[in-house]
Amino acid sequence: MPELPEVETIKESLKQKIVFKKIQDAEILCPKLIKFPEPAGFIKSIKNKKIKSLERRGKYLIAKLSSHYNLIIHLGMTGQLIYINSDSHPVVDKHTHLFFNFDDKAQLQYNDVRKFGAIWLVKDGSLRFVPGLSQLGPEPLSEDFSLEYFQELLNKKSIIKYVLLNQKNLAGLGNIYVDEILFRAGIYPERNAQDLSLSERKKLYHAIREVLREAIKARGTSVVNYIDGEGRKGDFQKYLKVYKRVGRPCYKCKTLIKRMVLAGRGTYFCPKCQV
DNA sequence: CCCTCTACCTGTCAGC
DNA sequence: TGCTGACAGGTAGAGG
Ligand SMILES: [Zn+2]
Repeated sequence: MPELPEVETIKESLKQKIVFKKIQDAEILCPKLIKFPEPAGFIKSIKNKKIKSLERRGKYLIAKLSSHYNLIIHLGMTGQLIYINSDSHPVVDKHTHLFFNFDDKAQLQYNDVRKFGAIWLVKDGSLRFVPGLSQLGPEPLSEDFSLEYFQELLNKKSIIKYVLLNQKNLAGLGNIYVDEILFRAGIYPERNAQDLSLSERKKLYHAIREVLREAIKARGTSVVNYIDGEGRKGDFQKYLKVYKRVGRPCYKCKTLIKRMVLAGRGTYFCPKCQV
């Protein structure tokens, strides 16, 4: 489900609802999703903590809590955060694996069909114990992600799709947006990074930022089951140019979109527009 | 370091 | 109707 634009949308939709609320208690229904600490310690430590802020880094959500605690959530493929306000009756279904009760009787549920998500509760200064988070590359929409930095990333003999998917290079891109970005830049997904010309590198750099900005504006892509914290779907699936469009005509040139497997992932591209 | 493959899970859909 | 296999937004770890 969630790449940078979806996680950003979830963060924004939940922010106004949960920041400044106090967590009265929590219940864990699927312990394997809690990576740290062990379930009993998790429940004990999170009780009576106030949510001070909600942030995003790559595909991770970070809730800063009182007493220097940080609740870190990665949604995996199918994770959802569902906010249920105080006048509705919360319903726990078979894919609800964790929920928090707030002091005003509202509830926040974590649902996840495939259970690839991961949750940590760590104190400030221990964020390095969250494996992927501490190794993330720069945020693609920040100033840290400069053209110069990007040029350096490309000076290796790796397949370009692989470079863009690697979270250590760049935080937040996933399979959908990488395919869409490569289409926009007119680059064949299996090209070698170091073979890209200067103009292709620039085109790619701008495509990354444009596609992400547009996807955030559309509040993300709902392929199967993505919804934000208010249960709303995104709109960006209406604007996808190649992802999941195998056998259908390219919007630019009418050539049929093709699919191949790269880095173990379905990869969609236009054989004529992407060279 | 680079890359590929596998595992982790559950659900859906096409084909027989 | 089954059954089977391919395919799904994710990352991590083993091994070449
Ligand atoms: Zn085309």
